[in-house]
Amino acid sequence: MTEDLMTIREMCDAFEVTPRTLRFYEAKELLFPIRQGTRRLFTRRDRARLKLILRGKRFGFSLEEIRQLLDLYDIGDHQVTQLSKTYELATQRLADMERQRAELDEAIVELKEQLAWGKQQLDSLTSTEAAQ
Amino acid sequence: MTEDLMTIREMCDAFEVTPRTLRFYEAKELLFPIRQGTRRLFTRRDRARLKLILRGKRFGFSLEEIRQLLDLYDIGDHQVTQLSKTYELATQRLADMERQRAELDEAIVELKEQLAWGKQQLDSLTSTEAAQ
DNA sequence: TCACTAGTTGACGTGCGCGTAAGTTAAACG
DNA sequence: CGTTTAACTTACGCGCACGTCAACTAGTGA
Repeated sequence: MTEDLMTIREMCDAFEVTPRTLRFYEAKELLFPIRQGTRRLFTRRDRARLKLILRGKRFGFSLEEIRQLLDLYDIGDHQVTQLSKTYELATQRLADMERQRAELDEAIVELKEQLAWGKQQLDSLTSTEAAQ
Repeated sequence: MTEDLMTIREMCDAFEVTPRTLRFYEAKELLFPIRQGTRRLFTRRDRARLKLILRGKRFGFSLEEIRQLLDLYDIGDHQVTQLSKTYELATQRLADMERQRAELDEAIVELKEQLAWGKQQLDSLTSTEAAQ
């Protein structure tokens, strides 16, 4: 029965990252693999966090920002003061993300327009060439 | 009558960037200010490009990716081969952005759930404190 | 004319997010 | 038992996107 724990290699294969990356994230306190002697064993929690880390990166968040966001998942460990600070942070982050989505929507529309225009140009150029 | 041209300082104030940033973007061929002697004068075109550059950055694109995207706006300068390559690039980029938007939507939903849960925890903790 | 201001060109420095050896250790296999 | 294999630590390197001097220049106002 394969335990709920994964070696660094299994993690790398599962998430398409390098060992260096996982060790780096541990050093930055984004992951907390347990140790079997010297070797790292990654838990279910580490995998959940890594998934969120990679997503956060795709959104352009820094690792430090991601680290703070991840703390929302570890609420039990915190005092009320810290918790409410984290709550505020997450609320702001949500607002950021919704703003980002609105902007992304706008950018998509504009890019589509450009594409339509570009296609027209392309068509007219190739038909001109054919005529020569 | 203030010309359609802006000094580097006016640009910096308008877009909240540093002079260094604008010179850097010029060096990377993202902007093409004209020269009055040694000084840079930024055109309407530069401003349009800078707006897109800053937006692209917020989406996590690298300056090199942004440079290639910007070329879509300068289609007249290119050969057909180059144009169709640019067109393909933009099409792919659009797909990327739509994927990113879908993921962002999902992340927003999840973050909202976490927030609701966090709020509950926060409420129960503070009411417990009040009871003590 | 002299000082001041705004802008310029190098050139080196910095923080982030890892990549990449180099050398060590520990478990596993024949 | 030696040896391969996988993982480990330490540490320097690198590309990106600028920051930060230093030294120079070109107009501007008193």
